[in-house]
Formats: sequence, structure tokens, C-alpha cells
Amino acid sequence: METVRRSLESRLVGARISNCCVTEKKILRSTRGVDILEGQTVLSLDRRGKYLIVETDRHHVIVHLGMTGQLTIRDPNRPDSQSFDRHPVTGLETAVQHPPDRHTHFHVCLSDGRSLLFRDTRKFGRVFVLEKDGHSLLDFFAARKLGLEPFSPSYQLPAFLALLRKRTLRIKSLLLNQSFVAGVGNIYADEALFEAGIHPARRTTTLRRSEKILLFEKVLVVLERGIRNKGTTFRDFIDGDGREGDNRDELFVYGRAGEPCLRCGTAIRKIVVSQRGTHFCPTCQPRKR
DNA sequence: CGTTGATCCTGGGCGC
DNA sequence: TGCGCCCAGGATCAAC
Repeated sequence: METVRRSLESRLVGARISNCCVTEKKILRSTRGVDILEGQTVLSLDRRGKYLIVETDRHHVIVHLGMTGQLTIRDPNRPDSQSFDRHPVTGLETAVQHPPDRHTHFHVCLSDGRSLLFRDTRKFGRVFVLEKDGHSLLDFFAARKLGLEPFSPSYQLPAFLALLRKRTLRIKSLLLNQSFVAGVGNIYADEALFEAGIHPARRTTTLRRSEKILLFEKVLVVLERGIRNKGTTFRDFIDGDGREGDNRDELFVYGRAGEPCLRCGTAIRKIVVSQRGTHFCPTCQPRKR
């Protein structure tokens, strides 16, 4: 989501909303629809965890991409690509914007002719519209109880250790819980655990202090790498310009089941933890301590 | 309260 | 080519 935010920021800030249209009501959470956004100007783009926060004159529009959500700008002065096919490995990235299709659920038309499109095949994504006056934004995030924010002053070791205390669940499950560290998803959880040499199914109570500290650091490392590579694309992820991310090429375990570990050569294994596919190296991440 | 599992969706890939 | 099954970057809610 940070990749999406960065790609959209310069293009959206200052833009004026002329018209809005929701074609799938399920994804929208707004007490007064979306027409209330018309005529407003985008003031800023922020992010908390996996939530994008678009600030307009009188509202906050919050977007969560779920699993397959895409938020892109469409510029009529650029040609649409002809399909959703992956560009070849050696292909040059030029204009890659996509025209709306049956999975495009939310259109925001801008006064300069461009539009912001929200597309989401699985419809797990959400768009929230909050009134700016009052405590709507605070209430929104208070209700979701997001945990430490990486790269912000809140991300500190004592707080990290405190959140680990008195928990009995598996470390992978905790990493996926957004009330622990906000923004860590399935890919980055597996990658952070690999880098820290921790088996994903271990109970948090069995972690040594040194392992916790390593994990604290590696969460930042893998997120930073993901952002530097502009996101991890397996099938659906694209940034605001429609470009895929390169981080898949730098993954150590996620999506590599059966392939050799890049550190020791052992075959990467895949198990299920918290009903999520979980990848690890049995040698680099031993179960027993 | 903490933890676990079902559920919401659509589409791609695989075995038969 | 088609069918059935399993899998997928996530969060929420019910049940224990």
C-alpha cells in the first residue's frame, strides 16, 4: 500500500473531484454515498498500516485493497493497454493503464479528465468515506486497533516486546494480526521470520529475547526492501500507474516451496498456519530451540 | 480477554 | 474441452 500511496501522491494531490460512481455497493462504506465528494479537492495522501487515507476538503476517503484490490489513475491522454497480460520479463514499462472492466467497482472522475479507478476481483477490498469534522478518523482507527507502525516513532523495541508478552499463539499468527505490527501481510510475515531464523509455527512464549529483537529488526528490513522494489506482484498487485512490483525476485521463501533455500540449499517447505500458506526453510528456521 | 476457524468473493491452475 | 477441486497479497465475527 505504501507503493500505491507513493505512486498516487503527486498525481492526486491538488486534483479536483468532479464526479463519483460506485458500481458495487458491497465495497463502499459511507453513510451518505459518494456524491458528497463532488467538487472537493484532494489535499493529501497518507497511510496507516494497509489503509490508504485520501484527505479531501471535507472528508477522509479510506481505501483497503484486500487481496486483489487495485487503485490506479487512468489518463485519457495515454493509451490503454490491450490486456491484463503480464508484461514479458524483458519488456519495457511504458503506459500500462487499464480501462475499466466488470471488476472496476469505484470510479472517481477528476476535473482534468483523468479518473481514479478502484478494481477488485474478489471484492475483499473496501472504500470508507468519513466526515472530517468530529472524531471519525480517530474512531475508525481506534476501532481497528492497529499496532505499531513501522518507520514511525511508534516502532520501538520496548513496545514490540511488550506486545509479545503474555501471548501464546504461534508467531506467524501474531505477525498477521494487525494489532501487533500494522501492515505486515502473509508475504512479509514469512520473509521476516526467515530472515530472523524463526520457525513460523513456534509459540511466542518459546522465543528467546535475542530472537524477538532480531524479528523486530527484520520486519523493518523486509518491508523496506518491498518498498524499494515497489511492491510484490504475484498476480494482481499493481501500483497507481498500473506497474507491477519487482519484490517477488527478492523473496527468500514465499512462493518458493520445493525450491532450494538461497542461504543453505535445503528445499523450502510449505505448511499451513492460521489457515494461511506458510513458507520456511527447515534448516535456517528450526522448530526446536 | 485470547485464540481459532468459518466466511466473504472470483478466477487460475491442476488432475482426471 | 470440461468438470471438480484446491489455492490465492485479508479482515471480521462467532464460538470456545
